[in-house]
Amino acid sequence: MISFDNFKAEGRSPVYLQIISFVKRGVAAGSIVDGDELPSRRMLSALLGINPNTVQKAFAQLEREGLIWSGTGAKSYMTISPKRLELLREELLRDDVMLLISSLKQSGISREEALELISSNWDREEEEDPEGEEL
Amino acid sequence: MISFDNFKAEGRSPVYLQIISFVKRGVAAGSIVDGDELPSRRMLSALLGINPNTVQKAFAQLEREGLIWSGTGAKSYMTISPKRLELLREELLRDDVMLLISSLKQSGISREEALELISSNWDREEEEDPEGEEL
DNA sequence: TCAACTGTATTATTGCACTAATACGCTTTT
DNA sequence: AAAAGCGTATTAGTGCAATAATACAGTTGA
Repeated sequence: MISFDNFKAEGRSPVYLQIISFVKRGVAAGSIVDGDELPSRRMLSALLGINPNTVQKAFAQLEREGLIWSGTGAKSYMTISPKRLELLREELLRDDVMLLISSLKQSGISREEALELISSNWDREEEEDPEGEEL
Repeated sequence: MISFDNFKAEGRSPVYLQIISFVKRGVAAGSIVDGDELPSRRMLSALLGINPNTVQKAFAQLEREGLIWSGTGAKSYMTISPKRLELLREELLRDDVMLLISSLKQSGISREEALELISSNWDREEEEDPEGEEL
């Protein structure tokens, strides 16, 4: 059974997209594998404190993308081919990296400065300050 | 006069937040300096193809944060103290880097792999595929 | 069998980002 | 002074994310 214990909705992105992203990252990281059973829509919505329809929206899209198998009345399972896994990894990493590079470039720093920033901040603890930008 | 030629709204973030971010990044990068004149709400909205109220919402928040001076009937100008500039730089860079690190860690890759990814993708050209994740 | 679950579907409502159309009063320019 | 441009404010409407309350049909386990 796939665990959503580490899932925490945050940021401005719609929750259903965050669920999709959480599952995909789990797949890419190997913590979610082919054949894994998913929690039911109702169970997960209760666990996350959100509406069942929001979970359904996420799962439905994952099913449309071929990562989930669902049937009326039956439990849902992950269906991940090796090729699909490889593509997923590439997509996620590429998106992350390009997003950062785009931001850093806009801030006018060099590649070397960027590398130093990543390296020195890697083991930094997560802090609060969820929104920020005031004053 | 501050140029918004390189501004392009994209992603799921509200447009007014993207405008705020664009201005702040310009300040951090040095392309926007203290005393610079801002385009009028109407001009900019026409240029960006968005509603004047959306620009106003962005400028109003920047004024609340003390980065912009506005007066009824008058043009608007940037007001950036050296200290404010320094704080802004730190904030933006920190946010960018922590965002990426959080994502990459979730994808289960190491610090060394992360550094290699940044380095090898730095000079990569921006591509299309704005949404993605299909199939 | 039958109760308890499952996925799926429908309709209504709320909140927010954004658009749209004005209006008012001030500043600047001629 | 007068026109043009400015910041500011108000009101209304749209689209989407999310909530809420059901309902129905299929699967599963006691």
